[in-house]
Order: sequence, then C-alpha cells, then structure tokens
Amino acid sequence: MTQVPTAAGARAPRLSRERIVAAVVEMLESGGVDAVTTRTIGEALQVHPTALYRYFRDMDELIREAADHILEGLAEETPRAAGRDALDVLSDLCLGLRTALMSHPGAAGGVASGPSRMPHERALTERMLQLLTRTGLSDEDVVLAYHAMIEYTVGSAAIDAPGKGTDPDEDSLHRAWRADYLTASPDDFPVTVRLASRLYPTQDTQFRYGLQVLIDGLRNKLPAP
Amino acid sequence: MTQVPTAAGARAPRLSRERIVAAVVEMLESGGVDAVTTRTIGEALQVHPTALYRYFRDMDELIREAADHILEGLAEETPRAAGRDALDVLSDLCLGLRTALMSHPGAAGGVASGPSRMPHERALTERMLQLLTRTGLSDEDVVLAYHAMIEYTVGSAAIDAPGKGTDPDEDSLHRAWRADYLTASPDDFPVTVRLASRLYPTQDTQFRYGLQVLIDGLRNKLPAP
DNA sequence: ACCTGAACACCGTTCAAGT
DNA sequence: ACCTGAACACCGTTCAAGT
Repeated sequence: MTQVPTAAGARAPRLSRERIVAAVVEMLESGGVDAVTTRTIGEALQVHPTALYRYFRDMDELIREAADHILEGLAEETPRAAGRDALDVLSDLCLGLRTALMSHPGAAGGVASGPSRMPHERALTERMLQLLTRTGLSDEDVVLAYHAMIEYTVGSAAIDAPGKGTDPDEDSLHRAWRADYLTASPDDFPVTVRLASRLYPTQDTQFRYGLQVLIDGLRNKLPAP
Repeated sequence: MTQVPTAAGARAPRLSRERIVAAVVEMLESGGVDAVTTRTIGEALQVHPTALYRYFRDMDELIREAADHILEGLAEETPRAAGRDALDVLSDLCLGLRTALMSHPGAAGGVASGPSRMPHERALTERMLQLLTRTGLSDEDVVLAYHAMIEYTVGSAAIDAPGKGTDPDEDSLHRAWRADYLTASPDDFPVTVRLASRLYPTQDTQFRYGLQVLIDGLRNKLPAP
C-alpha cells in the first residue's frame, strides 16, 4: 500500500472513493444518515470537509454509493433447504434487505431514489426477478410482484428507520403510544380503544406479518402445479 | 372574525396556527416538503421567518400538523356499493391515503413518525380497524393487518414522492431506467435484461398491484363464512 | 401579546490557492 | 494531483428588543 513515487512531488493520495464510502457506511451504522455531513466525514477521515468533492459529484452520489455498499452479499445464493420454494427464499431475501437497511438508518432513502446502476443493487434485482420467474408467474406478474416486494420492504424501512440513528428504545416508545391510544375518547374511537393494548407490536413482528401476507397473496396467483 | 379590542394597544394577531398550517399545506402541494422552510413560510405569509415560533414549538410539529390536515375527510364513510366487502372499502381507503400523500411530496414522512395524536389520523386509524374487525379477522390479525396496510401505503408514498415536489416527468424517467437495464450485461443479469422492457410500470400500477396482493393475502385468513 | 432584528451554529458547495 | 482555506447561500432556532 506504500506508493511508488511516480514523479517529483507526487504524493500518495490520502483518500479514495473506497475509503470515503467505508467511513460513511460506518457513520450510517452508528448515527444514521443525519449524522453524515461533509464536516463529520472530514473529521472521521482527518481531512478538510470539502476534500470529498474530488471523488464524488455531491453528497447524493456518495450516500447512494454507501447505500449500495450495504447491499453487498445479500443476493448470494443460499443452499436451498428442503420443502422451501422460491417464494420462501424471496421472503428471506426481503428480511435480509430489511435488516441491512434497518441497521443503517436513512439508507433506505439512498436505495429508494431510483435504480442506482450500482452492482449490488443490480445483483439483488436479478436475484429477485430470477426467484419470481421460477415460481411460474407470468412475466407481467413477476415484474409487478418484484416492485411490490421492494416497495414494501424499502418503504417500511424508510418509515421504521428514518435517519436519526438510535431511537430512544423502541419498546418504551411503543408502550407510550399504546397508552396514548387508551386515552382516546371511547365514544369517537371505540375500536381503537378496544384494541389499544394490541397496537404497535414489535416493528419486526409488523414487518414479518405484512411480508407473509404478501407472499401468501402471490401464492394465490401461482398456476396450478 | 374581527377581533374585540380587549385592552389599549391590543392588535389583531396577523397569524394563527390555522393560517400557518394552511400556507404550509399549499406549499407542500406545490413544492414538496423541501420547499417548506422558515424563510419561505415567512415570505408566503408576509411575516418574519421566526414569527411561526409563537405558534409551534418547531418545524417538526408544524409539518406533522400540516400532514394531518391532509388526511381530512379520508375516513368518511362512503355509501357501500353492492358486492363490495369491508376489505374492498379498506383498499379504497388506502388508495385515497396514497393520493393525498402523493399530492404533497414529503408529507408521508410527517405521518410516518409515530402516531401524532391528531384528529384526522385518529379517525383514519379507527376507520381502518373498524373495517378490519368487520371482516371477522381475530383481534391480533386486525392489528397486524392494520400495520401492514399502513406500512405499505405510507412507506411506498415515502419512496414514490420523497420531498422534491414535481419530478421531471415520471414517464420519461422510467423510460430512461428501462433503457438503462437493457444495457446491463446479459451474462451477469439475464433475467433483468429479459424483463427490462416491463420494469418500472406506472407508480400507480405498481402500488395497486401490491395493494391487491395484500388484500388477497388477507382474504386467505378470513374465517369460512 | 405579537412580531421583528440580530445573532448563532449549523448545512452543502464553489473555487482559487497552496504544496 | 490532491488537499486546504476562504467564501457563499442557505438552513433551524434563540432571545432580546420594539410596538
């Protein structure tokens, strides 16, 4: 890694796209996208806040590259367990995607802004389309189902992990919300009050339920085997 | 609406929560949440940028109130058409919610940040829980289904209408994206390339498909009639 | 009571200047 | 070639001051 001096006065660059992206991914994980600014990046890399503009057009490009980095390895084929069909594998893939997005608050916004032409995202798309094709669905259904799964998975991650880093404990927050619903007027909101104690289960429980309903709905569309 | 002078020197307030919220809702519609700043609000209301702090704790509270305002009337009961069950009505409700959110880019972030304790959101929750209860689903399923529908509807709106106001024409953008997928390596991404021309249908088509799949999946859970 | 003015601590981004 | 320094046009928010 020590550089070969190519010409008089040429110094080894202290930065690179990779080094910057790595730093941003780390900051995404610890503090969320709100904690990633030109100044904090500069501090993390011991460099002037504007130095990154040699390597990236703007913050948006940098965040999108970091977001794609997070998807690394997701599309990898896993050994198919017995009794699990393509839709089960697709479900796991979405769970993996969610885990990656949830552990980097705000990253969902980075992958959401259209296809990034980036390698990991491309691989994920290919894998999902491949799995859906295997189910026997029509091409039209394959594409629409792909979009539905992405919208649900990325969209719910955008809601559940907006950008602020670590929430002040999900459980106590949800408890407070449930208590709040209990104080609603029972005349105006009878069903809400009756079900208040059940509202806001774990974010993970919510997500898995919707995911399962989606997969279940897709199963209805499969051609008879 | 003309004020009663209560004391010498007391003047009619030029602002109110309602006036500010109305202005923000309008700005949300025309330019999205990114166009709503203390300065632009001040300009719209012909008032100093900091004047709104007499009425709202901070920008967050203001945006949440404006977001709730957008949900006005959504939960209203509509005359039940023949042959349409509670899940069909729920589906319409989600479509209405999406329309409201899509026409105010970035508003999804406002309703997403937990229950706002606000009247229109409460009414919407009550109506959705009521409709789901009517289907005969168990209480547990009702609550989880409610969260699933909200996460999908609000989440996809957060993705499809982030905050920038009017995109530069959705159609041409999607055309460009499809063309982009076509240029992908057919060896690495065979399925993607094969389906490229079908990818990125209208945002509305995508959303409706996923919504229908969700409703369909819920139907599987209904007790036999 | 209601709004203004000035100030502060932040942003992203540009561009010329240093080495 | 690579990074720094200074500057610009923005943010949200506070608080004392005006009327």
